[in-house]
Amino acid sequence: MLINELSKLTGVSIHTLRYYENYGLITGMSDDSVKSNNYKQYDELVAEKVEWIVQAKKAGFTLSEIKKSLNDWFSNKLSASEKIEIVQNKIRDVDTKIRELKQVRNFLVSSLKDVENGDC
Amino acid sequence: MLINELSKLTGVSIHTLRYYENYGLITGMSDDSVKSNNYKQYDELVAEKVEWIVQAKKAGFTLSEIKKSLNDWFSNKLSASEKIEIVQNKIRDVDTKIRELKQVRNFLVSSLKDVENGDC
DNA sequence: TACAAGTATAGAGTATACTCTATGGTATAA
DNA sequence: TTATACCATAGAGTATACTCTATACTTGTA
Repeated sequence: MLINELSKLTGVSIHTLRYYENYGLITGMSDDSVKSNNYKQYDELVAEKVEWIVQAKKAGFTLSEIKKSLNDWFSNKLSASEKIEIVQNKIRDVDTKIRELKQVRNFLVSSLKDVENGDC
Repeated sequence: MLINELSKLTGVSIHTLRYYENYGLITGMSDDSVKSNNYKQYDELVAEKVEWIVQAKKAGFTLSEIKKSLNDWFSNKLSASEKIEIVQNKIRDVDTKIRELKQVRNFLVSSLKDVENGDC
């Protein structure tokens, strides 16, 4: 698919997709058999990557962190045990973020109780 | 306390505290009875605000969002029911973020299982 | 064949949140 | 009184992550 379709499929703007490509997060392939242009083709794998980028950003990871994970993950240079370690580390990162959010939530709930009891 | 002590107490740099003060998140009080300087005093309430800013930032809220909540919260212009609504909204925001993180976590766990089963 | 719409690269501009530098005044111990 | 360790304001610089503009080529439809 062309960049326009990738954009529609993922909900990420063409500008941002190009930014991600420059940044090294995704890569489109120019079809060498076509001489008249160098339009880039993006496959399902790229779409998956983009969706993962969107999720990871929601989780509060920076593009730099995401780049490292994506490259490690799709490099095919890692053994199964190395991949397992990477994913386990990511899960720990996410768990930390969830714990922090729960702290914030507890604080909010206790504030709510204070207000309800007229304590402030 | 002076800014130096506030910084040590909260672990937030003096530069950043001044940035927060300019941004309108916190306010120090110059003691008018002291004519020789205009050093600003920060009390326990300010320290609490700073700690709340740090937590809220971890939760992924922007300074703009945090400013609004802090100002609403400490304005004393709100009724109890208005405060309850604000906190309930914040709790919903945090719950949304937690849900998103759990989605990411589930994706990671399923990736982990794939690797463990040799499916990729 | 004209032209709207899509593609490419390069680079400028923007928003957020710091982070640092310059400059100058103040406090306090040796 | 002098050194150094604070304090203040103003403004410049930086990193991240876009977002937009300029320019030029390509494709597909009327």
